[in-house]
Amino acid sequence: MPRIDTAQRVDRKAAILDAAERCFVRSGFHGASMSDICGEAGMSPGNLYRYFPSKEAMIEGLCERDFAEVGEGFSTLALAPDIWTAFEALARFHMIEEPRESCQLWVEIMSEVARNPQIGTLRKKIDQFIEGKIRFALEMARDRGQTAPDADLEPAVQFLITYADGLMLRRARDENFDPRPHVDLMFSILRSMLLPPSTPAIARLNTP
Amino acid sequence: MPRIDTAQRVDRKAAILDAAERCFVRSGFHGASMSDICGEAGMSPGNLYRYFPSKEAMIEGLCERDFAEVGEGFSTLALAPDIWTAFEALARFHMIEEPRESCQLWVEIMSEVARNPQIGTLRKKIDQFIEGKIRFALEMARDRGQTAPDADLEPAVQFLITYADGLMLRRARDENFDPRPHVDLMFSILRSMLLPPSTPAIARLNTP
DNA sequence: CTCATAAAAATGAATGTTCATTCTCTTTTT
DNA sequence: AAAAAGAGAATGAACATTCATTTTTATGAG
Repeated sequence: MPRIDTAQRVDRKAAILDAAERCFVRSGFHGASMSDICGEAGMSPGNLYRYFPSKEAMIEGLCERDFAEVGEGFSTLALAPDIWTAFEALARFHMIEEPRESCQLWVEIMSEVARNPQIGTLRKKIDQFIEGKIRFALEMARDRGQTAPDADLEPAVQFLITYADGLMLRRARDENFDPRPHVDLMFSILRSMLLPPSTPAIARLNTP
Repeated sequence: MPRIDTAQRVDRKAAILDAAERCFVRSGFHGASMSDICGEAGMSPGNLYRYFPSKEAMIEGLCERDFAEVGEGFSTLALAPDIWTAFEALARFHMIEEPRESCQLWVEIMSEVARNPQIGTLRKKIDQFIEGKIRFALEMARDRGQTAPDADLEPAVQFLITYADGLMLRRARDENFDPRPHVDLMFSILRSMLLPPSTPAIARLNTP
């Protein structure tokens, strides 16, 4: 008499979310049909509904997962020995290594945030979490002498958040957008904000 | 025997787009139904279809109008006597005076861009247009001695585009986001990129 | 001025399709 | 053999669009 295999169930849910993610990127949350998702997941609707009670629940599950993945990268940021290196690695990961589809999903989620209060609440939490982690990381950097001692951190925090969002939006909408020089520019500007004025100014941007 | 009044027809179409815009911001392009739009426009479906042949056409019409409005602001940028003032006015207009709903619509459009080739083509055009106008405005500023003579313009162009997109995305997703200090920060950074190093560095950001 | 008239504007019910979800049944697993 | 996994047809609501019909409006003949 078989009992439910929890681990296998979690894997299956993840695979369904993967399939749903592909559909949502292709057609949007409201443009993709459950039938599309069933096809992509190789699964009948009857069976899919054993894992998620509704389409809404799938969207929320996907947002939750996406937020958790993003949050994870920031959680250990301040612990790294060299914060600049850790920061750059994190930015490179999110903006360059991750496929463009991640950015498209991000923008899709952001446009859903105002419509779905459930997702809105999740968004608020992750935004505050990330902002706090960035602020803490910069404070650590300053305490360790890795920035100018009197560096004003708050503008740098806000700059990073805004600029990263801008890069996500640009990459999502333009298939030819190469994020690499733009990440370099982001850190050039960040350095000019945080390092003593003696250090060389904004580096050049290699525009294609 | 009445003939068609073209001007009145254009007004009517604009009013329909206004109503549609409200619905699309509220529910998204694919979440809003034609019935919603008819209700918002105070118009029966049969009549609405005399002005737009399909929902798709309405979405395209709305994008086209939005792009045209944005483009208009940039078209005369380089002609202004003081480019810094003109730039700041334009940024304040788009980021502060315009309601948050504009930002939400912008994000909605950006997430539609990859799905609808028609809109994708429009997006490419307006992006290139804006980028060209910003570049030209900065060149004019440099020629007039309003920037450092050896200022590297390209990073500044890219910074402005990315940062403005970031502000749009943040304002769209967060109802409590106050764009004003962030626009100030944007121009502080821009000045630090374009003015000689003698001029005072990044201004403080008033965070609430 | 007025009224007949035909074009244009507008209506709202009808249509056919698509969609999310459910239900019944079969297959697999232990 | 019983519980879980899975399939796929069925259901009812919602949707974009169309159609038959009525109302409004501008015009020019009387």
